Amino acid sequence: MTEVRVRIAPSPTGNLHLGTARTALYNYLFAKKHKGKFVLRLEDTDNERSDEKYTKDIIDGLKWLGLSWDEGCDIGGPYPPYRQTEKIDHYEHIADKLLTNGFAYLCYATPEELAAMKEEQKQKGKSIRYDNRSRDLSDEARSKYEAEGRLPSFRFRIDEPQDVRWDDEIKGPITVNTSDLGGDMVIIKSNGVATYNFAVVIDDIDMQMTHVLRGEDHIHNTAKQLLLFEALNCKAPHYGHTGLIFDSNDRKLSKREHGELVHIDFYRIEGYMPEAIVNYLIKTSWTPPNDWTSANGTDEIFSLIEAEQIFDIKRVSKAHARFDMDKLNWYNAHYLRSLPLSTVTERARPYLTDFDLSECSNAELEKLVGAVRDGLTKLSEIKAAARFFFGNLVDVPLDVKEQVLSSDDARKVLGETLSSLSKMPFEDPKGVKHVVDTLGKELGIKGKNLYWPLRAALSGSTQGPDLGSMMSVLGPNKVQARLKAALSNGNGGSHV
RNA sequence: GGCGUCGUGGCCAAAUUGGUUUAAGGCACCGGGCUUUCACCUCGGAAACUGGGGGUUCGAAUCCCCUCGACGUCACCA
Repeated sequence: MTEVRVRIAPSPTGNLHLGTARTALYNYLFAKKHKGKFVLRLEDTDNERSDEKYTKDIIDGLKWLGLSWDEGCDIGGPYPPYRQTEKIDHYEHIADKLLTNGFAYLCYATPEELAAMKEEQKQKGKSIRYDNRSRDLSDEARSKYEAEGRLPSFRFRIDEPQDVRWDDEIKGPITVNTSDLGGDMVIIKSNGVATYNFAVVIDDIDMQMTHVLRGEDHIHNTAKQLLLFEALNCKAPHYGHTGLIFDSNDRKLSKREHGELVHIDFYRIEGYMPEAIVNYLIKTSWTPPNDWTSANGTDEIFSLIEAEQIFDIKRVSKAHARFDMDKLNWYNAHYLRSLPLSTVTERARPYLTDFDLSECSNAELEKLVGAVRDGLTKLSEIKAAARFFFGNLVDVPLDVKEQVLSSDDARKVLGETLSSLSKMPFEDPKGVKHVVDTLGKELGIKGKNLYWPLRAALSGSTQGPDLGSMMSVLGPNKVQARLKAALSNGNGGSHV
C-alpha cells in the first residue's frame, strides 16, 4: 500500500482562517492516522493579493494550534518547491505539452470581449460561461491577433456533455456534468501564470498526493481537476469535501461579515487555549467512534494526540458545521482549569503586563492563577480577575465601603481577623478559611456578614475566588495592611 | 436560473448502515445539592414523532418518489 500523502494548501491572501485551520486539522489527523505525510504548500499565484505577512500568520497559527508538517514551504522536503510562484515555468512547460497534444489551445479573447460575452448571456437569461470561441482558430486569425499584440491565455478543452464522477471520501458518490463547468478553462493566464486549478493539479502530481481533503466549495473544481489528471495521464488522488462553517444565521463565516472572528489569531489574542480551539474545531464536524471514550470519560473532550489515534474521515459530517461561540467558550473554560497550572500561568503572563510581576515569585503567580482560573472563560479576563492581588493596598469602591464595611459587625470581623492573623496557616487555603470560620462562630456572625467584609477589605469586591485561597494568595503582609486600612477609614474615606 | 450538496430538540450531534432507541451524548436553558455571592463541581429536569407529503416493508431517521428550505458553484480569485 502506498504511503498516504495529504496537504493543506492555503493562499497567503489573508490571515489564517478558522475554516482553513479546520481543514488543516482534518488533513493532519488523516495523515497521522494512516502514518502518512502532511505537507504545507503555498498557493501564492495571486501576486496581487499575496503577502508575506499572511504567510507568517498562517504558519504561526498552524504551529500555535500544535500542528506540524513533514514537508513544507518553510522546511523544504523531497518534492520542492512548495511555493507555486517558484515553479511558474514548470506549469507553463506542462501547459505547452497539453498544447501540442491538442488538449489545450491558445485563446486571444480580451477581458473586455469576455465581459461583453457574459453580459450578453446575462441579458438573455442564459447561464454564464465561456463559449469556447477560440477552440478552432485558423492560423490566419491567430497571426492576426498576434500582430495586434494580443497576449494569449491557454485554455484546456472540456468536452461536453460528459459526466465526471468520483466517490467522495466524505459525501459519497458525486457526479458533475462537464456542461456545468463553464466552458473550456484557462490554465495559463495571459500574464503567463498558471491558474489555481492548473497549478494545484501539477502540484498534487509532483508531490504525489494520495488524498485531498478540503471544503465543499471546491466540488466543481474537483471535477475540473479530475479532467486535467486524465489529460496528463496521471492517477488522481482521492477527494473528500467537508461542509463549510456557518454562523447561527446560515451565513458562511467570512472576513467580510464576521471580521476578526474568523481569524485564528483573534482567539490567540483573546486568550483561548489552542487545545480548546483544536478540540472544538475537530468536534464541529466529526464525532469519535461510538464505543470510544477519552481519558476524560466523555467523547466531547479529547486531545490532538487522542484524535490522531481514532480519526476516521468517514465520520466527518456531510452537513455544514455551525460555529457556536458558547460551545467554544465551554471548551476553553474547561481547558483553562484542567491544563497544568504551570502552563496556564505561563500563558497568562502576557495578560498581566499592567502589573508589576517582579512583585511576586513564579510560585506565587501560579498560586494566584490557580485561585482565579475557575472563574475565567478566556485568559484576557485574567487582568480584571487578578487585579486584587497587586499592590500593597487595594481600592475599595465607595458603595462597597458603605454597604459592606461600615457596620459594627463588619468592623468586628475585620478587627478580630486582624488579631488572629498569627494563627493563620497562610500556605494552606483551607486552613485559613477554617480560622475565619471558627472566628465567625465565636463572634456569632456567619454567612455574608462574615465573609463579605473580609472580601471587600481584601479585594475591593464581594465576588471572586474562594476566600481561603484569596487570603492565602495575598499572604499575611498584604492581608494585614488591607485589614488595617479598611479599619482605619471604613466609614467613608475614599482613598486606599 | 442551471448544476451540486445538505436537512434529527434553540444549537452541534449519535443511532453497530432497515430491527428492543419508549430517537444517545454535549452546549444553552431550568431546578436541587455543595458553597459567603458568582463560578467550579455534582445530581436531576424540560425539550425532537428525525424539513413536509406520499410510498416500499412485519418493521424506516435509515430505501424510493415528489415537494420545501438552506447552502455551494457557475472568473485570465484562490
